Amino acid sequence: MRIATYNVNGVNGRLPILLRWLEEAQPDVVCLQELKSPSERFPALAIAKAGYSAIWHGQARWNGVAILSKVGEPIELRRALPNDPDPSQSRYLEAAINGVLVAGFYAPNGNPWPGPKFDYKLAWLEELRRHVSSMFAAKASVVLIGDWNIIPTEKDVYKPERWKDDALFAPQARDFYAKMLGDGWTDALDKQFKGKPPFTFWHYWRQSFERDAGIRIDHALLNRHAAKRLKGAGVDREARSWPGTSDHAPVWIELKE
DNA sequence: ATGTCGGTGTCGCACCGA
Repeated sequence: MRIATYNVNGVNGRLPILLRWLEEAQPDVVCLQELKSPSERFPALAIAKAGYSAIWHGQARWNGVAILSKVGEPIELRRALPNDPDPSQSRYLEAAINGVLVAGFYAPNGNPWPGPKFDYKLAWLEELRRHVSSMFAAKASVVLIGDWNIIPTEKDVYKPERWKDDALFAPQARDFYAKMLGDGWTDALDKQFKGKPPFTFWHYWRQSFERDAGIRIDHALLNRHAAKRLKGAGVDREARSWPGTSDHAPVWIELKE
């Protein structure tokens, strides 16, 4: 079962890109972020024609998340964190698919740092951690996958000094990620690439992609049960090179049946 | 310090968030 995450940066504006990638990559499950679309304008028909059933939680202008599946309808469990500090922001969807609990989300960016947006980021992440804490030892696979907006370590950024004042690389954000790993969660890409995982995001400007001036902020964390099933993971870098593409590349993991 | 996107409304450019 292949589960992917893709920050599309506008699901309507980049629908051709999304459909091309779905056709080529054929993931079983996809968590989308930054739909930038109200729920009523989510392109459900085009996605259904591509073979995917979907649940989504949109919002005008910003944010917005969805879960797509071609291995059975996603059974929606939650469409927000239980105590989101700002419930008006569409950032979290949780579904059961094929016996796997998939939490797909778009964590707050947090810039500028310090400031109220950064406080919201940390509060949101702590609520995520609290909410999933009881799931780690479950007798079923749990996958926390999406745009975490966290650069976990110095190895995950092209030039650490360029990002030292950014909320994505703030010590508190990195500490949070380390706490998740300390709770036992497995960073699937880091494990699969033996400590040298690829970047997942490159700015549009200054030819960042061409220079590989990227960062790693899209992650899949696995509970104990899912970690035992991990058999593959990757970043679909090529999709980042397509004309009119998102600034993120799709990230995927594969679990044994 | 700079740079580039999509979406939105104050609409045909300027803004916001990223």
